[in-house]
Formats: sequence, structure tokens, C-alpha cells
Amino acid sequence: MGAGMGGQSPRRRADARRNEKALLDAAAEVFVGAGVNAPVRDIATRAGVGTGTIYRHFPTRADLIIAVYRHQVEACAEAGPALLASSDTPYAALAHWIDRFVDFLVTKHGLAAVLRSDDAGFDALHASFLDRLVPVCARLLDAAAAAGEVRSDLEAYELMRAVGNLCIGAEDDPRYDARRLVGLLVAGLRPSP
Amino acid sequence: MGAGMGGQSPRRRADARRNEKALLDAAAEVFVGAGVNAPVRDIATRAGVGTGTIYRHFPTRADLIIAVYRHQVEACAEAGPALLASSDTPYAALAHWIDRFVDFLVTKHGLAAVLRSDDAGFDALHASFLDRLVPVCARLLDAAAAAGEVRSDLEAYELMRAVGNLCIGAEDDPRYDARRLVGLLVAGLRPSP
Amino acid sequence: MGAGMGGQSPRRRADARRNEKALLDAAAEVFVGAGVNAPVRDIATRAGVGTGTIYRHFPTRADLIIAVYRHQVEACAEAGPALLASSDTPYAALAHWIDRFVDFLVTKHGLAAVLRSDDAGFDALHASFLDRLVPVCARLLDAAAAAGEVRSDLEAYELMRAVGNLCIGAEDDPRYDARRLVGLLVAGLRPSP
Amino acid sequence: MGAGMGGQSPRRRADARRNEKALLDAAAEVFVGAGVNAPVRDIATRAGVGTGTIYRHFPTRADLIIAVYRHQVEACAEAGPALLASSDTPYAALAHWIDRFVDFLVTKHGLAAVLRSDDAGFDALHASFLDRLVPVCARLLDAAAAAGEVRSDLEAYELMRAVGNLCIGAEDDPRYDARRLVGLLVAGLRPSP
DNA sequence: GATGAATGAGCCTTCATTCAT
DNA sequence: TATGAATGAAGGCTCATTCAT
Repeated sequence: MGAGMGGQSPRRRADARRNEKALLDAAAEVFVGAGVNAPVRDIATRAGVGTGTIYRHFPTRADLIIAVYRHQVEACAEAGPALLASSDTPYAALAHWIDRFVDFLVTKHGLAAVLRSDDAGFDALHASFLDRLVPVCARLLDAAAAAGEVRSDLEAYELMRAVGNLCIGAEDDPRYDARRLVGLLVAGLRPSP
Repeated sequence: MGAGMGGQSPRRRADARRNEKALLDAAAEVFVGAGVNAPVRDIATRAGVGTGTIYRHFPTRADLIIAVYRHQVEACAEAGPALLASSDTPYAALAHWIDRFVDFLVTKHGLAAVLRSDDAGFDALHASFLDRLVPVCARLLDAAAAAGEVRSDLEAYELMRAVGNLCIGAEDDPRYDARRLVGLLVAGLRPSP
Repeated sequence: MGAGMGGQSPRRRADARRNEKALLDAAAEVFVGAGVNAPVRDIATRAGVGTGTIYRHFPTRADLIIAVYRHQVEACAEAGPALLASSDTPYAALAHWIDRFVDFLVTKHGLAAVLRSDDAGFDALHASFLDRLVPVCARLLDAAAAAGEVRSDLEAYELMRAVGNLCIGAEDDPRYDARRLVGLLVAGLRPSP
Repeated sequence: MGAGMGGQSPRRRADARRNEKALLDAAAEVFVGAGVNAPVRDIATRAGVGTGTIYRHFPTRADLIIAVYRHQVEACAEAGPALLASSDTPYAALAHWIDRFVDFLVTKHGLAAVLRSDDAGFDALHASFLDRLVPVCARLLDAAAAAGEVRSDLEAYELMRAVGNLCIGAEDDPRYDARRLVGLLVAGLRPSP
């Protein structure tokens, strides 16, 4: 006991980190099946931990959702500059990047919906996602606008919201192809002739 | 006869109808603020009636939602052929009609969301809304496609879903203009050059 | 209107009586199917009247139940002396009479149960039934006891309660024959050898 | 290991078990006063717990009822063979055992009634009670019949139902002595001379 | 008198969140 | 720290009973 106060920290950390990982995996799975508002207990059960443990690691549901998707958001953000560098035109980069964003959202049952919830508890979530991605999108949009490939009167924030919205409910309606509709929207960005 | 009031069998209806009206108004208001899944009690309270009264008039939530929006759905449906007749081109008619649909949805917090719920209890709702509007939209879309004004590979159902989705959350985000984004989507329907 | 205050009374009476008859018939039918605690509205619906009409005629449920079975209780009561006069022995009269009582109860879904409810609202019901039948039973029991055919230490009230209890639930359990069990009980009344 | 507490995995159970006991006691008391269909809240209140706690321990009402009476049912079942071994005659054993069963039922307001409910939700309850006791009774009955002490044409199930019925309402009617009436019924089992 | 609309208490059940162990 | 038991607010729904028409 007394021996621990100093050197145990890394050990605990290892323990806790493993637990946190299990939680994130479990949450991700449950989210896919039952949406990001799935009962806390379901997540705890699947992770094999108590509900209290979830609250310890993620005080609010927003914290959990943020954590679950952090890596993917990060990867998406990082893809922006890369695509800009490797694509033929800024517009192509924008289109590809949007497509990637759609990939991300479409498999996250309920994520798109909660992303646009006005529930106060989700402010942190909105911030986390949009703050990270909007600037990336803005840079792509600006580049395309600068190249005259798209109209220049649209904010990145608005575009991302729109893409997010178009992805809502896409996973459980075979007659609705979110990717395709987002494609139409992006096509609509072209300057009118 | 005995009462001497003649053939006024739908008498009590005066009362009930007034009450039903109050209920529909209250529900519409509550729906705007808290979505179409707002607690029955809240609606009852705002209408100044007991909860039982809601169940008497609208046995299921779907019944209530349908009733709340029936008139607007009907008006929207009827506007389709009219616009087709009065517009310069089928595309203009389509664009106008979509705009009208947006008008309808934008103030209905949560309506778009429930419209795409897969909950079995909402079947009647889907039928009532989509069955009525999709054919109207299809006719406009077909006309525009026949005139070569839009691509011909999109179903009306999918388009309406997309428009519906783009309207989600529009009312409480000043940085997001659903009408405008729908405009971009409709612009994207143009055949590629 | 003015013309009515006097001579209409008999007319109303005819009307009301017809209505009351419809109510009693409807209640009897519903009671058979759903027990004597069936929803008031079900009875009103089957009778083709409003719920208010039931309350006008029968302020409490006990009043309704009493009225529904009044004739049969009366007939049962009157059968007592008749059986005593026509049977070979007082015991035979008692056995027959009890059997008749069982006939009455067994087809009244839930009646036996409510007869022994301790709900304060059923006091009038208990009084109505037991006050009328217990003396009849007592006379038969006394006669049999006087003839030395049964033990003399049992009250009629207690016997009737027992018979009533044995009839509870008889109608919906094919493995339980209330009549037969009552027969065993009555056999048990015989003085021990 | 890490916590150094050794193999105390069933630790929290101390707490929960105490609580469960309180629940069972409370339920038993409430059942006596208001029947086994008493509101969940009443039971929770008397136990001094939240309603959720009841649902945690006993997901269905049948589970709760079964648990409340499990020990007594078991004890009653085990008394059968013992009485058969220790009594002078099988009939005496049967009579004693029935008496014991009456002891059990007489204070359980509503139990007898629910035991004979045909509600699907009570299947587990029926199984738990009747499946356990009917065979015990059958053995006693058979032994007595084999000894020529009682008639042999009655099923144990029917007898137990009858005894159960005779016990209904016994606790709150000073003029009705269930034990005595059951005695008469059992006396009626004797073969007719 | 009759009607049935309205009321609202009352019950069940779920689940986020806290907290003793 | 981790656990999961306990809590209790919420919300859905039913029905006895009242009362305006």
C-alpha cells in the first residue's frame, strides 16, 4: 500500500488503459447496433465492467462518444491535407474527403443524428467533432473556390452539417443511398454556368 | 325527437372538435419545441386537457402526428400539379415544390427524424406522409427528366428523404440554412455537362 | 315541455325500464365473459348506452351486480321451502338446495370471488345476497339437524361461505368440479358415526 | 489478488441479500393486506427501497410471489412423507398434512386466488406451487385410498384446489373458520357406508 | 334522462446516475 | 479503482367517475 503511491501509477495506468480500451470497443459495437443513445448498462455488460466504471472513465455520454470516435475523426482530419496534395484538383480532393467523411458517418448508427442534437449535454461533442473537421473542410473548400471550381458563398460548417444530415438513417433504409445524395449535393456546389 | 332538437346527432362533436383542435395546436407547438416524441403529458398540459383525452382522440402517437400535419401534407400534395401547370419549366416546378416541402418541414422539429424511423408503430405515419407525397414528387421529377432538365436516375423517394434529412435541425441553428442547401442539392440534379 | 311534467312519468318509466333491462342483460353477458369487475365501458357499449346511464341506474358496481342477479337470488331463496316440502328428508332438501346454489354461482364468472371480497364497496352486495339466502339455508340446516341427519354445530352463514368459496374459479378449470367438491363438503356434514 | 482480499467474490451479496430479505418480508406483509396483486410501489415503500430494486431482484410479479412463499411451500412439501411415516394411519397423515397446508394458506390473502389465475404470466407460479405440492398430496391421498380410508375417485389437484378455495378470505371474517370447513371436506372424503 | 367526452389518479416499467462496499 | 445495487424521476397507458351538453 504505502509502497504504491509513487511507482504504482504506471501499473494502474496500464490496468485502466486496458479497461478503457475494452469500454471503447464495447461502446463502438453497441453504438452500431443500438445507436449512440444505447443504455449505459448494455455497454457496461458487453465490456464486462460495471456501470460505475463507465462513469469513472467517461462522466458524460458525450465524453464516451467523443472517445469512441476520436481516432476516426483524427484520421479523417489528417486525410484532408493529404488529399489536397495528392489530388488532381482541389475539387477532386474536396469530393474525396467528403466521401471519406460519409464513410465514417454512415456506419455509425445514430451518430449523425446526435451530432446535430441541440441537447445541451452534447455541446462538447459538437465542439470536438466540428472544431476538428470544419477547418479541414474549410481549407479544401477554399482551395476549390480559389480555383473557381465551386461557388464561394458556402461555409464549411454548413456543408458539413448538410453532409451529416444526409447521412442520418442511411444505414437502415436500402432505398436511400446517402453517399450518392451527398454526391449530388457536392455536384451542386459547382458554379452555375 | 323526444328532445326536440331535430337531426343534430353530431352535437357533442362541437365540444370534442374544439378540444381536438386545441390538442392539435398544442401538439404542434410541443412538437416544435421537443420533437414529435415529446411526452404525452406535456401535450396534454399545454392543451389544458387530461392525458386520457389525447388517447381518446389519438390512440397512438402516429395518429396524433398524422393528424397534426394532415392539412399541411395535403396542401403540399395538391401544390404539385398546380406548380407543374403554372411554371415555365418542369424543373422550375420541381424546385418550387421542393421549396414548399422545405417550408413545411423546417419548422417541424423532429418530424423529419420520425419520418424515417423504422419503428413498427410508425407504419401508418410513413404511409400517410410518404404515400401521399412521393407520387407527387415523382410526377414532377419525371416531367423534368423527360424534358432533359435533370438526370433520370433518381427516385422520388430518395430525393424526398434527402430533402427531409437536410431539414433536420434547421430551425435551431442560425448558421445552417436548410433551404439553401436543398437548393444546392436540387442544383446537383442537373445533368452533368 | 310544459305538457310533460305530469303525464310523462309513466312514459319515462317505460323508457327507463327498457333501458335498465338492456343494461342488466348486457352486464350479465359481460360478467360471464370478463367477471363482475369488467370495465364499465364494456358493459355500456354492449348495452348500447353511455357510461353515464349506468351510473344513473346503478350508482355503484355493487348495485349493478345486485340487480343483475336479483331474480336468480330470489328464485333460489324461494326454492328452499319448496324443496323442504317436497323432499323425502330435510337432508335431501338441503343437498338439493345447495346444489341449486352452486348452479347459480358456477356460471357467474367472478361472482363467488366478489361475494367474499372485503372491499367496503361491496357491503351492500354481501348484505343483499347473504341476508336473503342465509335464513333460507339456516332453515334447511336446522331441519336436517333436528332430524339428526347432520351435525348441529355449523352455522348456515359459514356453510354458504364455504360453498361460495368452493365455486370460485370453477368455470375456467376443467380439472376442477365445484359441484362435486361441494357434494363432498355436504357429505362431511353428516354426523360422525 | 490485486486488492488483496482473497476469494471474497460474493461480497456485495451481503448487502443485496439483506435487501432481498427486506423485500420478501415487505411483500409478504403487503400481500396479506392487499393481495398478491398489490402495487409494486406499495411493496417498495414498505421495504424502504425504490421500485427499481424490486425489478432487479424479481423481474416479474410471479418471481416475487414464488420467492415470498418458497420456503413455506418447500416445508409443506417435505412434511408430507414425514407425516405419512409418523401417523397412525394414512388418513390421519392426509388430514394433518391438509391442515398444515391450511396453516400456510390462511394468512396469505389473495394467494389462493392467484394460484388459480389463468393469466399467462403466472405459469411459473403455478408450476412452482402446484407441481411441488400436488404430488405430495397425491401420495397421501393414494395411501389413504389404498387403505380403504377414503374414496378413490378424487384427484389430488382437485382436492388442493378445493382446500385452497376454502381458505380464501378466511383471515378477515371471524364468522368463517376455514380450518373447520376443510375438516368437513376431508371428512366427506370418507367412503360412504 | 341520456350521452360520451374529459379528467386524472394509479399502475407498470425503464434507465441514467449515485454511492456504499 | 471497480462494482453493481439502489434510487427515483419519467413516461406510457387504462379506466372509474364526473359533468357539460
